[in-house]
Amino acid sequence: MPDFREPISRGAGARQRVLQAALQVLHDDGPPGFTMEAVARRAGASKATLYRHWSTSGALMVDAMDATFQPFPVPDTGRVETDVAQLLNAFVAVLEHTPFPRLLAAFMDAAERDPALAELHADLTRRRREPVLAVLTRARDRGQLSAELDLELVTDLLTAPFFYHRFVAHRPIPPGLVDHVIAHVLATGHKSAE
Amino acid sequence: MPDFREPISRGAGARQRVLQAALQVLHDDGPPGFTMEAVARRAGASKATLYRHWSTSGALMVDAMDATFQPFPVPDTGRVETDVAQLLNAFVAVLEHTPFPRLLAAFMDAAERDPALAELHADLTRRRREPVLAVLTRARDRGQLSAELDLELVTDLLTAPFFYHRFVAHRPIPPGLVDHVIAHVLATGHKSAE
DNA sequence: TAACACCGGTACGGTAGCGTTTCGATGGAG
DNA sequence: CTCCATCGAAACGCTACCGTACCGGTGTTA
Repeated sequence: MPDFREPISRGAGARQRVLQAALQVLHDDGPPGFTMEAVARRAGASKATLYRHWSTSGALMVDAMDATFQPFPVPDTGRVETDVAQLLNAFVAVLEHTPFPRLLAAFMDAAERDPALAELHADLTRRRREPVLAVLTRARDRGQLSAELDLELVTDLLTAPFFYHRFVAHRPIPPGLVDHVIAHVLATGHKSAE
Repeated sequence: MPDFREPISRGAGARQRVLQAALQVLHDDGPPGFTMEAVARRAGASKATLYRHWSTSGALMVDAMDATFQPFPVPDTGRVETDVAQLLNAFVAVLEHTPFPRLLAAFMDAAERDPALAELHADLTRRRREPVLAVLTRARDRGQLSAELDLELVTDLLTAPFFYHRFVAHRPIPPGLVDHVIAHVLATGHKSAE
């Protein structure tokens, strides 16, 4: 019985190399430099190979960005503040010491003009929020947070400032920001503080 | 006595037209389409004219974005919440019903790769924050907010979620978000609530 | 080992932007 | 009215990317 799925070994090898190269090009040269030629060159691949897998550079960008996602493990230290701090500190580290933010900036712009990219970006963001939401939900179930809290809103308030500092204010993230944000945002919802 | 400043009438006319066209091109086509040729075409100007004023497309983008800034008037209704709500609602309207966000997305990406653009962006953001900061400072001086509050942090928490929803989560801004954010963020600092 | 799907390399004509130059028109200043 | 800086238009050679096509080599599979 024939296997109609795409072969794994050979095809996937080139495919992975191309996706990796696509991320590098997007990081180094941004949307203006993101061309099929440039990606093929960087990947040591043929343009024909690229067009075999992706009909447009936009489709390639979607697949490349989709491959970047890696979930943070959900911590459980017993205190909500500590759990959230751990997640946010990890995220700040990614924002400051990895190529991810430059990639994300290019992607945010591209998503403004391509609905497919916007949809993928929305999905990636939803997945990125999950660990924070999980920590908050667990805390609420344990009675550590008020049941009336809108956890989605709290997640917004906890994470948004770091995007804001990095991409909008274009300033380095102050050392104490994580703790200050947590202190202010979680001050309201604490069961013990009511 | 000769006037060594640039003449106003003729020179400034073309200059303004070019800046306007630059914004349109950046909005419609994004960074990849932002070329000297495209801007000149849209402005009905000659490439020579563009190169006379701006040596690179990056320099042109800086001037064009700088021309977009228009400060919000500082409201004074008597209540902090109402003042902030007025500013945030105006901002949400800009995010949802003007070409500004698409422009900003392109600019955020470009700023990742050009320090001059990053510096300008930081400055524009600082100016955009000022009305909110002014409202909060006045409220504190009037004794309506706790003196211990970090007003910069509060401004972050108040404004960041809207950028986040628009550019990161890529979702429409929920109708009640302005009020919910204000309620949660200003709940802590209220003098009357302490 | 033989067949085959996939791959990298190369070349193609076509299009577009680059940065510069030249020219004639135009409109404001003295 | 005259002068002259500025402007729009056009053309220049150059480079880069587009999308497609064909080739010979190579690893996988039967």
